[in-house]
Amino acid sequence: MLRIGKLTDYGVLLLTDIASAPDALHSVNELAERHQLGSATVAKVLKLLTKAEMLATTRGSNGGYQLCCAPSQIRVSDIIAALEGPIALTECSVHAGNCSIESDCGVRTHWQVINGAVSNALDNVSLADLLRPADTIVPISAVGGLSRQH
Amino acid sequence: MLRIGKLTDYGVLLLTDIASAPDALHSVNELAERHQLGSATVAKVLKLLTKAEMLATTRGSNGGYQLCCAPSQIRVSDIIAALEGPIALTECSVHAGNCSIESDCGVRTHWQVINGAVSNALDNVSLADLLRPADTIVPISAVGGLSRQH
DNA sequence: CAAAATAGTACTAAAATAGTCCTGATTGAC
DNA sequence: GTCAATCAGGACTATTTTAGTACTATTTTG
Repeated sequence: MLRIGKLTDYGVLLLTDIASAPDALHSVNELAERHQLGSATVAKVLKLLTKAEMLATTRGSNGGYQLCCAPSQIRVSDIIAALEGPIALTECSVHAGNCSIESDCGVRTHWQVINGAVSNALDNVSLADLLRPADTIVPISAVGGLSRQH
Repeated sequence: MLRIGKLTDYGVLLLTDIASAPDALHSVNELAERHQLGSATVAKVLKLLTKAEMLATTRGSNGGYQLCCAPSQIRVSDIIAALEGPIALTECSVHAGNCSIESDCGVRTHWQVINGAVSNALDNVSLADLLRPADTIVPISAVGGLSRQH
């Protein structure tokens, strides 16, 4: 189904929330309550995003999380990478070799191209895009996959 | 990791093989042996592709599988859809509603746009593209996600 | 020092995926 | 007409991945 995990969904949700009040510090409990999620789960997501340097933290009493930088600098592909590892459609596009059928697998290089097209698409959506009301953004028509060389 | 299942990987592999000898009938055992896969697994994949009308079958002795149509008419997105269900990055982009956090989920519509960009990218790669040697195809540079309306 | 936070890690439970098997139907060869 | 090869369909099991939870340590404020 080419799907994304729930944690990534939560991550996008939480980041958009944090971005909407950029000057405040947001604690795990505050966010968990507001979005009706388990606080342990929220904590997990925020820790991963922190390790990926998308969030800055302040520890101790009255501490919490803030965005590390401008929403336009946080790409959806980064969020996905932080919460699910590097974007790769198939195993062998990650680490060449180590694939039982590799010898006859001319398909592998093609998957890499497909993979590039998809991650390219995701590179071009930032958190800032997600903050705008939906009807102010449009999918660009020129999204494509491969073209032949002439 | 935004990944695709093994069955889809097998599916692409098998389809490219079948396409490379379009006039022959290919049996499960032949394909399983050539690619070192379990025959039951190969059978499963081919059955799914048949149900999706990408393969035509001839039953009985000396029977087997053939492509239903020209490789250029089989899109990678179709293969994925056949083997893993409809392409959708998040749950709620499939069936609106039915999401516990939906009330405050302005993110949902954005996921739909992202989703569209990705499936658009996959719509533009056909089996024919995968049959060409890798260096005759190039990723188009204009792949993108969202642009602002002016 | 006590309370409120995050940091790190390990564990458990649930869900999705992969793989196998069995039974039935169709066709060609002998 | 029977047998062997082949696909069709569904059910089942095992494995892997993901989600969710829990516990302990560290940091900071009052």
